[in-house]
Amino acid sequence: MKKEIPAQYDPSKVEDKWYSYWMENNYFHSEPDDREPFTIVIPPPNVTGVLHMGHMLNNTIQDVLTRKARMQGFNACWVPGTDHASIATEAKVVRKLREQGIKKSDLSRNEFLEHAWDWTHEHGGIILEQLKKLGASCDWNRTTFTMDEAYSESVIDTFIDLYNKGKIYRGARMINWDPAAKTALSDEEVIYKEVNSKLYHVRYKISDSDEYVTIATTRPETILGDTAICIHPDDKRYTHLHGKKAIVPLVSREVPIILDDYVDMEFGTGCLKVTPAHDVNDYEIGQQHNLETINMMNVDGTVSKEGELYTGMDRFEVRKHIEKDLDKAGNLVKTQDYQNKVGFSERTDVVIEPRLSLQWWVAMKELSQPALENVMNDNIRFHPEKFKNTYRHWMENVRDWCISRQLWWGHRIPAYYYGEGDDDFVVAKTLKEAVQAAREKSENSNLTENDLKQEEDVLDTWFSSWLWPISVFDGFYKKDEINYYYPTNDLVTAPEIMFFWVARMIIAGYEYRGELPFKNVYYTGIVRDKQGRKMSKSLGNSPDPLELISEYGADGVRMGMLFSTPAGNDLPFDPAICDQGKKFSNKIWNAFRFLALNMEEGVTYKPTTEIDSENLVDRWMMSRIHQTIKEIEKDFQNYKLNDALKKVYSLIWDDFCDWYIELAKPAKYGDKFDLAKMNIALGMFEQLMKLLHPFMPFISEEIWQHINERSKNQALCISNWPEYDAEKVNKEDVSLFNSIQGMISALRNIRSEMSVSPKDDIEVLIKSKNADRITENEWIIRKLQSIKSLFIAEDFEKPKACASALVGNDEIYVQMFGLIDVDKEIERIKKEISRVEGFLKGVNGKLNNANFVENAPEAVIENERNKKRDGEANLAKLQEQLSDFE
RNA sequence: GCGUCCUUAGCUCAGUUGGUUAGAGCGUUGCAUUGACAUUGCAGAGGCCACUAGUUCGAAUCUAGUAGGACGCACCA
Repeated sequence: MKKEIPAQYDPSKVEDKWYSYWMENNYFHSEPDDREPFTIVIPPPNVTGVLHMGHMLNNTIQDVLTRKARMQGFNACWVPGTDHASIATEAKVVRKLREQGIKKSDLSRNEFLEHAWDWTHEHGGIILEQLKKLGASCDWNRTTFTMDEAYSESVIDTFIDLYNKGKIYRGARMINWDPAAKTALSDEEVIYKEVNSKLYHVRYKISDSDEYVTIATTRPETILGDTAICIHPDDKRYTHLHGKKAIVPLVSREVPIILDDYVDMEFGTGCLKVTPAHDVNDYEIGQQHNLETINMMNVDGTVSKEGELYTGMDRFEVRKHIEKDLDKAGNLVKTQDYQNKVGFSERTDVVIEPRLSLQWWVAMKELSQPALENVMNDNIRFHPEKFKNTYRHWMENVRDWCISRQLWWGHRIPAYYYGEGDDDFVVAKTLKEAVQAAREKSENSNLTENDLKQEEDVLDTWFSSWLWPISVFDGFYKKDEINYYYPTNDLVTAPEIMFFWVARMIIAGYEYRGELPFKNVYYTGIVRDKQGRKMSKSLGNSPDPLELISEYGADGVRMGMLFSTPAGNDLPFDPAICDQGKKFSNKIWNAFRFLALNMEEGVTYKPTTEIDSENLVDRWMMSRIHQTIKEIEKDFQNYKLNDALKKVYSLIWDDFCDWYIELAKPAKYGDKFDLAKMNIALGMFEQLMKLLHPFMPFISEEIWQHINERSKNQALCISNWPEYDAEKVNKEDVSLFNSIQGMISALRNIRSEMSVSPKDDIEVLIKSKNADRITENEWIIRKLQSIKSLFIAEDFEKPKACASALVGNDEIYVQMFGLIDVDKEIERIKKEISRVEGFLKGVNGKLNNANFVENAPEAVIENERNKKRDGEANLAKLQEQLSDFE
């Protein structure tokens, strides 16, 4: 590495190299040992999914936490894996088969599953390979899939266990039906969206009368399933209809007019049509009034035989037709535009239909008690805390969980039917056990395996994911690993799946481990585009993560994302923010390049943290490093990773590059770099790379390896995290250096305003109470400014007609050999005077206020007095300076 | 409808228990630069802290209300 070190950092040449190196050395693998564990389980992405920006953000955060913990000496274990994602994957497979001209209905269950497994093997895990590009330091030996054999066994055993405990039951209820996937959904899988629809006013003839009643509906097709008209018992307008009957239009069915105070007299006409089979509320009314239930819709959303008309036609087609037909028949009074909320399937995005159906349920009330309590009392901490409210609200009103899905891809429910009755089934792990149980339950000892039919339904995906923190360690069957790694430390996930997943993992954790599954939950925000829209495939507004990585480097993308995402806040993502990360990488690279170019062939360098105690700059830089270590530890504890990164960024760019390296440069260009100085600079650099590593693992490893090529050899990713040492922080040094920085800044300012070139030598006078210490360090000023003469003293008579500045209580004067622009200087001083006057006005206002002086704490008053004293002193100095020019 | 949270510079956000004339990054403007880095350096401009009323000696910060926004829950056909 001599002069050929390029001035541009090229991540593509570096990142794959180090990732392979880490993998070859097995640095990410964890086995239980006597260290304290630090465990994170990945939110398993859909096995056939593709990496999107949400994953990028989420996994970057997990990697930062894992890498830092690993360096801190914890036995870090980040478990990766994928989810079989029952409905989403099945939908994809069905679509793909359809493209090949194969209908799902033409296949047997096993044939279909073969296709699904083929698809899984083909596409499964692509997403995990993509995570490696990002730098994710997962323990890949532990990669788990929710349909792995052992995992599946734990799902089935859990089902059986909960069934035996009476927590799982089978029952007929109104459920959310997805006509595209042809399956039931849980309440959480329904998304309500505001849509523009129509309100149809339809009149029903009263039997044996010429009168009509008018109802309003948004779903006129359900008229086919009407079995009553309902009015409020107290509604004076309809008293005369009590006990009468009405005729359902088109199908001409006579239905009763019933009374129920469920009806809102204010809404519409105050008349409600009742369709017990296709609406949650109507179902309840139907139950109370013993109404007939007409199931007028097939599983695919077409009208069934029972609908009598439009049989086989799709529900939305029917809506169009029935509008015309009602109009023709004289039953359509009017239609009006209407906005209402309609439920859509979370996965297939089709309008769900409420449907009466026999499904499997988990009774949630009791199970969720410990999960509620332990979040509310902060045993499990949510970051940000505001999500506790949302969580509590859901948990306090938790409803039973519909866990059966009419799909094939997933864990098949271990229930076996031996008869036609709703109760003629047993739950058992194997067919053999089922036979035994069925014989006992049916008291029919002649039953054989051939008489039993296994439940066709599979389990909701989340019924397997809720065991994730336990089952990835095979925790139901082997205790050594689970007892070591569980409870895990942090869970990083999106608030969207708080109910689907987080809440249920907590429930399962208390039910099966008797304790919390994780100590902290970090909720990330939603990644949005510049216009604030959620990034999604359908909108096509999501950049391809891999392209981003190839453009900016994984480090650049990681930094860009982390830089602008406080916990729980949405991330309005503009790829341009990754450019900042790329620039930062290049800045770091060039800082290293500068040192490297000054390192000599054949010399052995030994990076050290033993600084030159005589050198203020060394002491200051070391203080800054340790101040930062302390500060970012606090940020990490509060999960404010962006704040931590910003501090490291500023430490490297502002403190190290702009000041430390500038001051470490040899006196003259071309001079040799002092060996001891180089070793200290490299030692500082090492510390910085350690602090940077969790955020930007590749470039930090690259530089670390370059530095250590000349000395020891150990990977940065498993080196030790710098420990905060209060003795390394010298506040006096920091403050002295800060005031020297202020003086240099003031001189730059004067040059800038007076248009004096940085190369022109200037004559500088500094008046300071700290003159001794500044004099000791005057080389700093001389190094960063072109100085003709420098005079520093506690007091002196100020020279006439020169540019001046105040730095704290110190005064700086610059003699400018007539270069000085008098008008500009006067203007500058006047501006400064008016600023100080305004400042003093505020301070005096307070001090002259008797109420303030009587009520405010002494420290606050004292502070104001100091401000007044300093302000007045400064004002006097400024006025003196001004008087020189007038 | 109920609940929770939010509103600070052009953009994205900090701002501890109320106590400097409210900060940062990006962007923007000006100047500079053969020397690690134009992927750079230096400097400047830019704010009625959404609005209104209170509490207080003192409010970006506390209280109430108004407006706008986000999320969660429940929904009237």
